[in-house]
Amino acid sequence: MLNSETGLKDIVENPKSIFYLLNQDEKEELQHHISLSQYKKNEFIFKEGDKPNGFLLLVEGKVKIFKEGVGGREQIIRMTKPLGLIGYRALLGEETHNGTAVTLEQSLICTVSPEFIFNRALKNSDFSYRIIRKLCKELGFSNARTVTLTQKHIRGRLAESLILLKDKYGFEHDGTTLRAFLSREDIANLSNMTTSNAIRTLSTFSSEKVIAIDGRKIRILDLNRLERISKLG
Amino acid sequence: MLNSETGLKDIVENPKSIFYLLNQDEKEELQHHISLSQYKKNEFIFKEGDKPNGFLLLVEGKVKIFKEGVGGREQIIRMTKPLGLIGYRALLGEETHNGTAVTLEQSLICTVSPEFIFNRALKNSDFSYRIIRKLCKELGFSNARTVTLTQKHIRGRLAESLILLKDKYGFEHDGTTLRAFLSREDIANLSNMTTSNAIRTLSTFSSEKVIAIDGRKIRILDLNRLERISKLG
DNA sequence: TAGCTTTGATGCTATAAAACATACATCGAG
DNA sequence: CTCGATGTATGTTTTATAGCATCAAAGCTA
Repeated sequence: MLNSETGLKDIVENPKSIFYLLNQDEKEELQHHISLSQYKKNEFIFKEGDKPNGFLLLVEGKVKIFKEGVGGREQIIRMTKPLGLIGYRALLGEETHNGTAVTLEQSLICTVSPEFIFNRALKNSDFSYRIIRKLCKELGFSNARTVTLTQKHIRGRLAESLILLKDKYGFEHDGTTLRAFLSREDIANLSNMTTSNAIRTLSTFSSEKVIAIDGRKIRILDLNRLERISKLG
Repeated sequence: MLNSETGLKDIVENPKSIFYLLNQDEKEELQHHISLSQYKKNEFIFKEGDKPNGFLLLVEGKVKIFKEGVGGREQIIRMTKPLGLIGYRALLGEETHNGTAVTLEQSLICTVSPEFIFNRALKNSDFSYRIIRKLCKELGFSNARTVTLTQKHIRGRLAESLILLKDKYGFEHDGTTLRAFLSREDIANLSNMTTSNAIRTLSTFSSEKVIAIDGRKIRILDLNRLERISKLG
């Protein structure tokens, strides 16, 4: 069971939370518009085409968002960590979800009612502007990703994905082990390649001592080298 | 010389303009914060890495925004038509430009001062929300594009690009000729392929009577077929 | 524990698309 | 008009990577 007490506090008290800069009144009202839900590993939160039914904030856990492409091949377009938003693009843009969200591990998700978001939060220009900045950053990321995923070669794409995982989830206490334990298939779907090629290329990196593999544990041994591989394409 | 009179009116009077829903006061103040500039064909508006110096609205003309990837290969990530915004992501996200903007034909661009945008426009929650919706739509587009550009085959990618040009710029009076005259290189850069392959595949489409080519004029003869090619990958 | 399913590893083959080469057409500058 | 530059066209070669097949290991379930 995940700890919902500390999580709930974080939603309004942690500066990294989108709700941090609501005023006291708004924060109090927010409490009446949220609900929490537990998700097990590999559970669907929403699917491509669904109508969004709330503003979702990940309190604990990890979530991947992917789109299905040609022949059902999935491309992971985003990964979320605690205090990150899920599916807000569809809600705010008044569209249906254009990706599917699935938990990568047991997760706790806070749902805020659309009414609160539209009628109160968005009337607060600090909140609105924070949303705008968030969207701008994500759009920049998405554009950059379009280019790298289309232009880099397999090694470059995989290296970039590993760096991305490092930046998003950081390392374990040892300072080298990625704090994310994805299946080879997920790594492949993140990097726009087949599972075979993800496995193969991870092995190559390992034999080149750039990383070390122990099942799903990946240790980054030579970050500089990895960054060079990523830049090179 | 482009007509700046009608263009300037459109900025506040055309419902499609982002400034349409400013109130009367704001619209008047806006007038003191804008300037117009003419650009010739193939002129740079800003480059990747530049600091944004205003909120740009295309009044007349066409503009492409591209990112440089591996080995200088460019990927066009966006095309703009009149009343569209240029480079607003960087300004609002307080980042540097992550793409380069170049005119495809003689263009007229309206620059709004950042002060007006930040101190007045964004205080208007209708305006903010319109920006949010715009960003959401563009992010959805970018995510979708990431998947199609990585997964579809050449034919599918080119077909998609042609449909994209049709949706954005429409047809000439004959109802079939695309109202956009790009070089083969630009078409290639839009579709993530080499120029040779763009030329080759356009020829194939032409011999299949899906399109007709006359220099840079492209006529879409069989839109259904083109859509099928695009969907199929 | 045995049997089944899923995941990971690796070799081989097929193929889409890049890279390269060459030629022709068009266009603007001198 | 001529010349070089640029854009378009098309054939050939090379290569990266998908696709497939097989096998081993690990994880589940009965």
